[in-house]
Amino acid sequence: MVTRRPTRDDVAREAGTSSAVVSYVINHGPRPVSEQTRRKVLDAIRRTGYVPNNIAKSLANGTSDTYALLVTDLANPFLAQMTKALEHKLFSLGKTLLVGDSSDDPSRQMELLESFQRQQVSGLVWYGVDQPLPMDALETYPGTVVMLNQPEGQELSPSAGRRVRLGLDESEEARMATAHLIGHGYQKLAIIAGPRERLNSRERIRGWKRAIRESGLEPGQEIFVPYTCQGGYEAAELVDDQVEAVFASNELQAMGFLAGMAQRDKKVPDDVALAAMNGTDQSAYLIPSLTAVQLSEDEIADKIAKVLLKPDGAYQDTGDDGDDKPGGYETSVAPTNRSDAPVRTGLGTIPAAPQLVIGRSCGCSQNEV
Amino acid sequence: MVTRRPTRDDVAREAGTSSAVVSYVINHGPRPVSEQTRRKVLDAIRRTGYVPNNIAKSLANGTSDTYALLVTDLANPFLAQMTKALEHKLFSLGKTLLVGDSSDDPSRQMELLESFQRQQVSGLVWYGVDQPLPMDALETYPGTVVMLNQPEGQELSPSAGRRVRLGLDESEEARMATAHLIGHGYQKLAIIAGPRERLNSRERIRGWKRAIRESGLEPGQEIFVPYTCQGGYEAAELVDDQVEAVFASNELQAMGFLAGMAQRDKKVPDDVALAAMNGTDQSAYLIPSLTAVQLSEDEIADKIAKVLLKPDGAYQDTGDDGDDKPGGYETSVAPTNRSDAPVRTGLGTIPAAPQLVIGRSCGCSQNEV
DNA sequence: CTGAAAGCGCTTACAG
DNA sequence: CTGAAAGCGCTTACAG
Repeated sequence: MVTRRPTRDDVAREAGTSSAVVSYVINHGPRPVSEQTRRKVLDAIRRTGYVPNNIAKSLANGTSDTYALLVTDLANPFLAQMTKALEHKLFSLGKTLLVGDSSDDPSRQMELLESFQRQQVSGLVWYGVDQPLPMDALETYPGTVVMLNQPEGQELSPSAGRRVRLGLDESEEARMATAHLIGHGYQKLAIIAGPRERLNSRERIRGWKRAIRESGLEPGQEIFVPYTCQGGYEAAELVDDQVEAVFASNELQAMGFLAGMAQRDKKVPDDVALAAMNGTDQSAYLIPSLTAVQLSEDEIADKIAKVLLKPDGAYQDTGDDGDDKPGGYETSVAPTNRSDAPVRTGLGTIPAAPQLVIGRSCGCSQNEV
Repeated sequence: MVTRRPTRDDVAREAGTSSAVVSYVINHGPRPVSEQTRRKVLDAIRRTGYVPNNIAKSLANGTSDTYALLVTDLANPFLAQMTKALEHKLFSLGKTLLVGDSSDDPSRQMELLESFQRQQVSGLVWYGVDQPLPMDALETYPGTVVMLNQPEGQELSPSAGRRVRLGLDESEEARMATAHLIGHGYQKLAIIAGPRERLNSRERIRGWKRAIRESGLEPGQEIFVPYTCQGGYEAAELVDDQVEAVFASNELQAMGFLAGMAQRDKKVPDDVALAAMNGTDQSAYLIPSLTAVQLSEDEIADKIAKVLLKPDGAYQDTGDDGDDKPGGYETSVAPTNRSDAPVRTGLGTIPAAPQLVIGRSCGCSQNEV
């Protein structure tokens, strides 16, 4: 009785066949196996309690079935939801998920990137620190890369990553939320942004400004605080008295802002209205419930998985939408015959379909939830 | 110019040495390398852009440096924090983390368990669905196992998992929070428990009851709802009018309960006081701020890592505490000489040091935050 | 201090 | 339909 875990050879011996056959049975191919032998093998597997060694399999195949998710903060509800959704999706496909939390530290992010590379992940989903975006690293990264955020001015060279994809449009989400506030008639608008030096702070400011300009108004106060509850709480102290409505760059900030306002006996939305982006299921349970642009994490996870697993990394929306946005993706690619060589640049956008979920924080429906 | 990723052999060729030497350099052993050769190798690594293949390394070593975390809900703030803390800790040790979200589904949990086993994880951290606890699976699981929760009546057979550890004492956390409420003078106490059939719901009920009995009071209403915001929200409808104080089994429930009370124009703590367990950084930003028993995720992660990485899986607290609880762990083990064979059962408890963090929801300090 | 070679547990042409 | 054997990229005794 050996104490070490049984290998494929043990199973083969037990079944009285070769180990190749065991492989064929386990993998349903690539060679056929007679029903009788198959049964013997299956039986031997059960008797030995054999569990395949995926490490060895990966080495032999030259490709692993694990993927990596690298985000800035696993404790951020939106990213936590995203992680959960992606884990579920990958699990349903028999894949496994490695996670990394960069905590907004660029060097940590780089180390994580390399660590995943050493682990031979087949693909990477990235929500990044953006100080100097490690574009070169991402462009040359082995395997498919899906970038969830990608600030303006940090475009990928189309030549480079033939497997790189772009993702969410954060400025558009900011615009949507802000436009809704403006629809209420508020004129003096402030933004709770992230740290001043971060590019994705500016990205959201950009969307906020766009909404304001489109309505002929003037942008108001910009408050730079961390993307945390504490940041939002501080923003409540910093916000000018004449501000009528505030856009928060994420749910944690909104949460902290609400707490800060309550602490100062200010009413939301009566004294100041509030809307945010990247809301989650929790938004409905804040006090007052939070109006926020939300993304469907499950939907995004589905789309990510589609890109990640497609062998050539090409993204194609199988949905029915096609012209919801001007100047769409894939437009520059002529309809070449599919049977051709994969001469695509591979760049593409995953449309994310942000949706405004109404709560009471903006001043809508004072009556019901 | 080859397009495939460079291997150790490529580096060796480039450096004009054998591949063994490259290994020695990379791994700082196990054989010494002359400074000169070392430099040549390092140079070759840089020139080729070589990144070691950890998959191959794992296969050769027979042990991987990835660990798995399996929880019931990654979107639960406490578990999200736990995930983050563990990721950080493992990263600092050069290890990598696989995550699984069972979503309280026992069969999903089992599949995840096997999937991790196929990935050859060196250890598993488990916060589990507990319907029928898969004790056998956990006891025979290859590698070290750390169980974060472990309901009463589901003890491990001491003979079995010589590498299995027990974790948090959830009933004690429930007791602490409830005892604090009682200290305020509340007499009619309700509990927002998890789903009726789950063992860890009962675990928390047990602690809640203990606190009540210890004060000579009678347990009051038990409300069974999911461990979610929605669950807590529903609890606000279900709670009896005469209840003076409520203990919530987790932060999400507390959050939902607060929203539900606000919706019904009931004041917390004036109409009903509230305290919870497994609070997080978010607790301070609820309205009113939540009094909750909290665990230090970082501290727990440190301890977990200690167990996970210790070769023989033995747990030893290096801290200065030793007799904070009666009938401690490791007591049955006579002080055998360390140089002996590892004849230990391996069972042990990681003390988690729950701490009560005071907010305003319980009725303390109505003045300040 | 350095190198040739076997072995980790799989997969998969290739030959029966 | 089945099996012997090479190969995936490492590690590490074992000889020099």
